[in-house]
Amino acid sequence: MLQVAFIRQNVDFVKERLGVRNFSEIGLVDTVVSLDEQRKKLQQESETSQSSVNALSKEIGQLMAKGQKEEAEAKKQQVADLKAAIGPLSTRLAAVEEELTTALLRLPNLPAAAVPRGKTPEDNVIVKEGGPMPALPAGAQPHWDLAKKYNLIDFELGNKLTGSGFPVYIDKGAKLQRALIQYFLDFNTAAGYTEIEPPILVNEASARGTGQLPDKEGQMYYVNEDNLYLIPTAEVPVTNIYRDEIVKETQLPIRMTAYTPCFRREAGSYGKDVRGLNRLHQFDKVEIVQLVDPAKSYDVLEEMVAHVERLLLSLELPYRILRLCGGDMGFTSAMTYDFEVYSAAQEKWLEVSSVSNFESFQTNRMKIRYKDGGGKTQLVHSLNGSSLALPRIVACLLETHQTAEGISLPAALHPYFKAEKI
RNA sequence: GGAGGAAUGGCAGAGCGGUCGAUUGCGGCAGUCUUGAAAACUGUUGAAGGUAACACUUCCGGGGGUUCGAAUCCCUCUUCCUCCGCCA
Repeated sequence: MLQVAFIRQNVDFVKERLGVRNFSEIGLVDTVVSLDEQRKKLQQESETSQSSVNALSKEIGQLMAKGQKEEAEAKKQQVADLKAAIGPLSTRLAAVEEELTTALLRLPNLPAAAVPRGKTPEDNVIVKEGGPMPALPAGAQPHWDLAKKYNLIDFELGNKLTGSGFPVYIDKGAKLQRALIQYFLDFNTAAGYTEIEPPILVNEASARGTGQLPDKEGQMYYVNEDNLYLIPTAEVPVTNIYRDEIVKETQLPIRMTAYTPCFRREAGSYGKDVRGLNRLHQFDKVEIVQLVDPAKSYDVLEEMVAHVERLLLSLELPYRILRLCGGDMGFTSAMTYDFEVYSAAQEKWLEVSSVSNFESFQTNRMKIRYKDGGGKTQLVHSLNGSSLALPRIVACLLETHQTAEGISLPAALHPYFKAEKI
């Protein structure tokens, strides 16, 4: 959520930035400013009256102590009159505040200066391509066929147990998942991230904190009985660890990594895009999250991108890094890099990581602050990224490294998989 | 699931319905002393809104109520502790 004070002072800039996203409800900015003015006015009025009430109450106490009943009664009447006036004022104030919050929640984050203009994924900028492009042998197979051939994943069994989008990993398929998770976590903790195992169900406040609520409840599985949401990403519980906290400057940067299953309803997706491991309702992911000094957040963003890139390189997969254009960025992000790996058999790029700087958009909602050198309390910046989402990595691993003698795994995985081949 | 008890500032822990944003201790910060450090001593130290700066308003787990006035009384929810039951 953007800060009202910032909007108030930078109306034109805010509108210009939202334009980079092709945000259609630019009028909301003026709405926010006008509601904020109303809020201030109403608040001042009611607080002035409240101040008089407080003073009179104090006087009444003193009069009662002296036994001056009549004077006290007269003041009581004054208080009653004031309170009668405050009543409707505070009702209106509450209504205006609620409208203001609702409007604010609908404003997406402002794209950073370096974010390219654009509407669709075609407008994303390819920053870098790397990794060896595979020269696949004749008869190369897509991952869903390979998964079947080597008995790694049973999609039909998942249909039976749960429904489509819930694959069952079996034998070496299950072992590969475990090896990847372990490898990713080790890779992250070696870089200074603290490992976290969070709950995978979160309450409403947490879902609101990272921006899943309001409006995106349809994308999350919801447990009605307990009013809890299955997490769509570890970002939600992990970032919320510091919700409503004021940390010391010396604690920054806070760096955390977590493996969790992730759950996404993704209603309305059909066809070849959801074939095999391309898009699932439940998948495994290792996430990295950082809370940092605002002045350093863009350096940290680059550092995180470099970190994820090193991880991908070690898997010996063809990849590319995109800087997302305004129109393709998530609601809460100020700048996002996507990582894609090349699925040779499908001849298409698959997103496996998204690394974003949210600046103070999430931390303003969550009230994650720190005391700077001058003793001033201010919001930290939050960032996160996947390192990595497993299914598409598995898809690409199988396809890229397939040989006539089996799947030959990259060296980095040997110690974890305890074998060089599937 | 059942029965009791509790929830106060970073932590610990006071607080009679009025002068309490809240005694005190620890911790933090600054200073005195010291070559430096420790100890000791002195001062300082919650957040949000608001203001040019003050003033002022709100916050003692959340929500509601009683009262001229609530951290203090009542209702309710949540969480924690103790005991019982169940249980990976």
